[in-house]
Amino acid sequence: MSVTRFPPPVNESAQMSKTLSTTLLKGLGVLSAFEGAPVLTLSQIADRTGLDRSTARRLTLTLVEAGWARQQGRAFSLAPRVLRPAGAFLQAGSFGRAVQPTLNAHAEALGGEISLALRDDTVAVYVAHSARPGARVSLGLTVGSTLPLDTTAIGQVLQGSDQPAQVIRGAYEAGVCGLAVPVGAPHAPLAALGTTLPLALPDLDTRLETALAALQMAAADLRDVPGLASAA
Amino acid sequence: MSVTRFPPPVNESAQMSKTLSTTLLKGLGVLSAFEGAPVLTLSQIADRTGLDRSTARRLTLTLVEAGWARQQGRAFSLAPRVLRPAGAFLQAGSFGRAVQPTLNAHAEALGGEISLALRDDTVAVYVAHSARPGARVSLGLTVGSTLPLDTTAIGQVLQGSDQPAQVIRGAYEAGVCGLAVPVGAPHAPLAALGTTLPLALPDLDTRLETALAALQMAAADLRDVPGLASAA
DNA sequence: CAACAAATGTGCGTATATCGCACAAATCCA
DNA sequence: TGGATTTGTGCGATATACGCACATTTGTTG
Repeated sequence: MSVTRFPPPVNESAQMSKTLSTTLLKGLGVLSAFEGAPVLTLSQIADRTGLDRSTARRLTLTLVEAGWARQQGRAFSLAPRVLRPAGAFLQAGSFGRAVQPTLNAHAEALGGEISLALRDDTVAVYVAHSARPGARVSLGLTVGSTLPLDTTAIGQVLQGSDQPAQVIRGAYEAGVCGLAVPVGAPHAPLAALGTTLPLALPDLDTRLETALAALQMAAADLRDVPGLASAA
Repeated sequence: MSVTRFPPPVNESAQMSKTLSTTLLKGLGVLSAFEGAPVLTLSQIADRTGLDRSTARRLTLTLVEAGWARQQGRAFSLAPRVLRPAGAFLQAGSFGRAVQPTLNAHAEALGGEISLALRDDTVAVYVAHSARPGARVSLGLTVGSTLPLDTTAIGQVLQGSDQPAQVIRGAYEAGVCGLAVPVGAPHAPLAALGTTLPLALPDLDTRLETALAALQMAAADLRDVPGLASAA
């Protein structure tokens, strides 16, 4: 049935500016088709991208040749190669050297996990997680995971909500509430820091207070990280 | 299809096979140019990719238009968009839901950090880290960071070294030794698990023993993770 | 500050890479 | 087994991408 088409507009009709490469656009569309379905056949790729099967085939085989995708029979999937641009991006933002240690330090103080997300168009993209061994792994979020902007605390903060912080109770994931603060100016945040707390906690309000304070301290620390400003 | 074609699909060294898209290949080249230099001008991109400046411009602007790159004046850099294919890849391999908790658990038992890497062509690519707060962040490695195959323990294991494990003392990073084991068959590993220990430890040999045991237990656990086999 | 050098932005004619049809093979179902 | 669906591929027409050449901006040096 109708699955959301992926390269929404590889604009056929609209005047493609003379300076843009339609072929590259389509190729990126093929790459994007794997967001939401880990393994695809050529026909499925053609469907999702709206490309002719023949075109989808040529572009997909090109991705395989370049090492960005894998082919196993008729099944295509992404290759580890796609991690490298991500690594380059993270390197540029000092995420490994500066951001991660900061998150870890504050997560320990907070007694919970902290996540950092950037906005990408219409979604929030996870960039880093503090790592507390034994922490509940709710949704299995990883670097590059996306979340909706509207129904998550971290998403609302990224939209530039006027509030200095956002608390959403059970909207995205049942049984927990999300708490998030902006990094940088609240109306035009560079990024957002978030954490979650079980709704069942007896002293929830108190915990929210302390978590909020911890997040805001972390946000203050992150503002000075070189590269983060340009990454966001 | 059954008709044997005369020019066997020999890899075209000089001539581009008719089924490959040269434009997409060039566009991916532009993306790759940012691995190793976070911010580039159009001329630098043209230099690094070997493309005509005009072509580099068109392709780069296309990446910007598609949201994969950012432009600030004459400076171009990657956008958070590049994290999303990485996220899709990690999702497919169950890295968030299954691999990460496994690493965390064993890292706690080990008392050190554990990293998981996959091979991508001529390099090792970091895919996941256990997260121990307070752990020394030596090189600021992130998801997507690359390491050479030859001079690292994890790289040698990925090359299918005959040894069940590899220990490299101070080759890649001074003052520490790297220890790695394969996930899956040693001669054709799916992935590699690694850790590092300071060379200065008084009881280094003992620590290596216990670390090795921990890594091998972790490797055993990972072998059954669904999706990992196809990801590697 | 002027004059030069280097880097950058852009238009355009041409070659050709890309498109997508149409047909052939293979695969799947009942 | 037969037909229906999915998949693989050759080929001509045409839109696409190329890269030169020129115009413009930036920066360097005497």
